[in-house]
Amino acid sequence: MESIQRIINTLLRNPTLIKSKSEAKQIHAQILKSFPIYIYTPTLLSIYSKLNLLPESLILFNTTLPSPPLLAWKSIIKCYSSNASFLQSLNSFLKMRALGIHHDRNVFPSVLKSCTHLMFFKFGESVHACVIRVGLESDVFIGNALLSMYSKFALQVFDESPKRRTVDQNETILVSSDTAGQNHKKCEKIDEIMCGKHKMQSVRKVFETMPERDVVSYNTLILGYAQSNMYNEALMMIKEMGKANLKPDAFTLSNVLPVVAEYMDVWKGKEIHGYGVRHGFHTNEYIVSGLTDVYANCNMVEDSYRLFSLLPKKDCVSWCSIIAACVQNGLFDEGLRLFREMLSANIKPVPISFSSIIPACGHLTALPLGQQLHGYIIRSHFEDNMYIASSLVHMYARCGNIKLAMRIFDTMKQHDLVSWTAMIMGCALHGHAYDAISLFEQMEMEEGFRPNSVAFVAVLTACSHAGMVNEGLKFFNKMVKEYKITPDIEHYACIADLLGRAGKLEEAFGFICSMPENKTASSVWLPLLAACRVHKNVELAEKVAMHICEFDTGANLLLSNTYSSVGRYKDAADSRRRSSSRKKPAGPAWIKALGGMHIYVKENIKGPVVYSLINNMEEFWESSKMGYQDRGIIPLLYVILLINPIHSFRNLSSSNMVSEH
DNA sequence: GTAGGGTTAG
Repeated sequence: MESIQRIINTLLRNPTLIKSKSEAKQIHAQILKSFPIYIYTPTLLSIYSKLNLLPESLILFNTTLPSPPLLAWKSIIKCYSSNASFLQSLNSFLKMRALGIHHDRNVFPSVLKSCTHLMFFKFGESVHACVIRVGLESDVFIGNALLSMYSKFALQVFDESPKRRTVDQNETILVSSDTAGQNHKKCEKIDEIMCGKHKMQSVRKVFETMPERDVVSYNTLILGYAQSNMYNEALMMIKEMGKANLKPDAFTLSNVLPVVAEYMDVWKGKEIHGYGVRHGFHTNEYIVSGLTDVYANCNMVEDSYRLFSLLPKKDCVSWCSIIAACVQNGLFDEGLRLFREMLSANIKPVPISFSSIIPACGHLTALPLGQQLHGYIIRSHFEDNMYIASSLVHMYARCGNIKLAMRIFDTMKQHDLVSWTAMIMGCALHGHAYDAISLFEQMEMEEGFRPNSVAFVAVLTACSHAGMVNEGLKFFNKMVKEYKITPDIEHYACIADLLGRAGKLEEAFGFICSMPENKTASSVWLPLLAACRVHKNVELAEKVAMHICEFDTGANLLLSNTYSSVGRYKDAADSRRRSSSRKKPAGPAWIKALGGMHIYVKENIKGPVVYSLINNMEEFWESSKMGYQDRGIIPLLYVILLINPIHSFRNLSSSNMVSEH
């Protein structure tokens, strides 16, 4: 008996020796068997709490009622906060204080963490004040928790939507004063970015006043800088770490990687990659998914894939990262293949998995596949997710089902700039220019969103499709003058297209010539060349083609068509020859045709090649899994390929061909 | 006490 007691006492004095739930339960059982439980309850509770076992901790905590000792309170507050029950954690903290129990240093990090996650600004500040009052501000754990809290608060301001900030109702209940509204009004006047950066400076001050700093302190500040997009400051902190004789760890690297990706700094990415390999971090899922993003953003998706494939243990985020990397780089079928592979690997898709893969269906106009995924989304109860809903709006609009796109948009609980833009673009693509413009105005005037560059592409597209010259120019001017957005190639292309379609060819030419030279890509000149063909203006077409030929081979084809339209067949043949000599293979296409069959077509230098011909998606998945390709060409399809030159064949894959008939 | 991935672009 005595020896058991000795063992138990040793274990209870060193609770870190107990590493698993079953060990904790074993010692609990031994105590129940041999000793009066109440003596050991708080210690046992602290063991369960360290293992983050909330239900077990709660049962024990309730046995300590009505007067739990400090150790019990500390444990339950920590356990609530580690299990994301932040409100309960703060509630317990308040109850503990109300009972006059004197807190110690260990309770504050959990409480501050809860304030951080709940975005309880006032409450967090008052806890900070309490920390100072009891003289614990030099504690490094508490200091780190404060750094984390203020960084997140700075981010909240930084991230704030231009219109309104949602303050958790609960904070008003707990803190009963609402200055958030006033703060918000102030922030509206200041540039959001400056506001976030300004807040980060005060986080830096907290950091500087800390008498002792460890790796976590640096990591936390680096994360704050990274999330506020303060790239240089984040990198500087890594250098400062070195000066303080602290070595960057896996957290440091993965904290800084998102902003490296954002700035597309491939060299810094490689440097970090190298450091990671040298220090054995190259199999860390966090770092690998960060690096995946860096390479994907720098158009080096092959490198992303290599990293991913070398990862011994691939978690849900690793899969999401590589799928998103493919889709964002236009490798839609590869993204779909990986999505399917992920399912085969028994990784359950989470909301982000769907919002990453749905755009691929949109771009491929693969409606049946998109519908299957939509079904999966509904079965998983993810349909309320804003990212997913926006991608569905885009997918259905691109696949020709504007009504369903609209219905999804209308049933969304809340909209953001992206969902509005997806809907506006959907209407624009379907020629519903008035709807698009009225949605844009509703978004801007009634909902108070500040349109960005993409939103203007959408509304300008609507105007150009409907030939609404004045409205288009009005929006363009508004973008430049009112919103101070520097026009991009897409905006110029819309205006050039708009003027061209309206027959104002010379005006369009003048407009493009007045653009900054680095923006005059072929995408701006091509619509004008197409307009020259429609309006049979050969002289201008020749002038325009001169500007394009270095950029693009499609230009010669358009020029050739212009010559044909006025009967100059020899010139037409010449330019067509020039175009065919420069032809590049295009990307693959999905086509639904011929009685509901799906055809997967890829072009090579000789022309289109049919890779698979299938009756349903399941069959396609099967065939792609087995890796056999080149399944032969059925005669009818062959005829289609023969009578359609490659460029028209590509047009077949657009929405009208794929939508449900 | 600290970390990750996502939606819109004629």
